[in-house]
Amino acid sequence: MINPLRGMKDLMFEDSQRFVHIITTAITVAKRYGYSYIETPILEETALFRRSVGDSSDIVSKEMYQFEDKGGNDVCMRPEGTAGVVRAFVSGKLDRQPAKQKFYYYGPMFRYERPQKGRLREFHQFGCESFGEASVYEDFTIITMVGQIFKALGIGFELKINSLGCPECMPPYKQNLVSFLTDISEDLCADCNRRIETNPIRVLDCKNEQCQSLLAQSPKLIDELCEACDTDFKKLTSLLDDAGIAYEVDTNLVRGLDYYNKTAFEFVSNEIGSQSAIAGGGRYDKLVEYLDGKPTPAVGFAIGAERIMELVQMPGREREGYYMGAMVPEAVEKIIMLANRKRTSDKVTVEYSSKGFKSHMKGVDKAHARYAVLIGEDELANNTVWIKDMESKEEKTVAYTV
RNA sequence: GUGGACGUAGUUCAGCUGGUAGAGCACCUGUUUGUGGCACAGGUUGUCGCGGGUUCGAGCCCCGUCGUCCACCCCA
Repeated sequence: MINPLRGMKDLMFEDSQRFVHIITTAITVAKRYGYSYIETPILEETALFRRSVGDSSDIVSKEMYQFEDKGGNDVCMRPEGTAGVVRAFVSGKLDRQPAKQKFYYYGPMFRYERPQKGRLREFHQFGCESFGEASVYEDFTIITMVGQIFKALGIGFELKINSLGCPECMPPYKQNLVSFLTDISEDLCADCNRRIETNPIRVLDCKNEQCQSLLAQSPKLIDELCEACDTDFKKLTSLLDDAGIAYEVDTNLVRGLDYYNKTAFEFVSNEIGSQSAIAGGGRYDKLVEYLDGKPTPAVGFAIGAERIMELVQMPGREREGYYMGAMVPEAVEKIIMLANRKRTSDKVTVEYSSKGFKSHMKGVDKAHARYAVLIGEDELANNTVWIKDMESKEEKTVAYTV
């Protein structure tokens, strides 16, 4: 027996229904905000992710499904969605046009990690990317949208926000941080010491308790933002306050991908194990440029479908459509013809084998059909069908017209 | 990549100190040759993850391997 690869899953029945419900709900909300669908390839040049997600991230340095294709190209399966959308934005020369663009996407992403709860090697994200809008109003709007999607899905969450600054205020802050960290490096864990070199900002969200207690004294970017970033961040918080959206400023919130600046946010749930982030996003004003486009501000987010699968409250399932069956073999083909005709407008479950009344009724329940339609001896003789509405319990026998 | 737990029927699991494999649920049939969800009765299903070893004998012990889950790392 051949099973799916490690960290990859088949989705069916209840699970696939939940999945579809998540995606369709998110699409409905995104459309209300003016987003249109974009589909980009799963396979991209490896360079795309090196330049966008960043070499220093674990995603790129050790988690990519990377290989050489038959044409000798260095390619990899996308580990996240933003890079591809931005690439498409630039490839399509949309950066040369003044129009603002808003795209939503969903689909599989691939990271070669050790699977655990809420973390698969092939997982699915729904995301949105808004291009050309520099206003912090857009940051606020996009956070609101994510909140609405979760609300529509019946999922509770906490919102964490932070500002990552910009090329003006981040570098000097990073210097301050590095010198602070260097002073206390002896007491920091091995990982943090490595991060001081590779990506000092990441030290901030180290989970080691000792590190965290030492970091309480660390300089906070929030206190060292340049005027523009500071104004925007204060605006964002006041907008959230006015909208009645609860949030927590988490100065240690650092997005794992290199391309973020200014607003960073994360939606977390405490109901799903240690992988608590259910959505994440923020502003990435420099990424279009990094990928050879004209400077274009942008904001976006992604929701992890698998992370919220168990949290979603599914709408109650109501009886729907018809179940059709025959109780004498000669009536089977009549049933099939009837069903084909009815299927032009309704959901129909057909039982091909002739069987007893009782087992048909069980079939009706199993199919969760609203109406039972049966042909037995009498009906066959009279060219009629017997119909029962399973909810109202009403029954009738009606003429079957050819 | 590191650490821990676990792989027995479709599923959830039981199986004592090694002695020829069991329960609930599900499924099928019947009670009821035309009124479903309930009840009752009966029935089907296993290379006990895979490979090797110890033993007269292994689901149980040992080694390896694959897989699952959880945690770390990282992230949605």
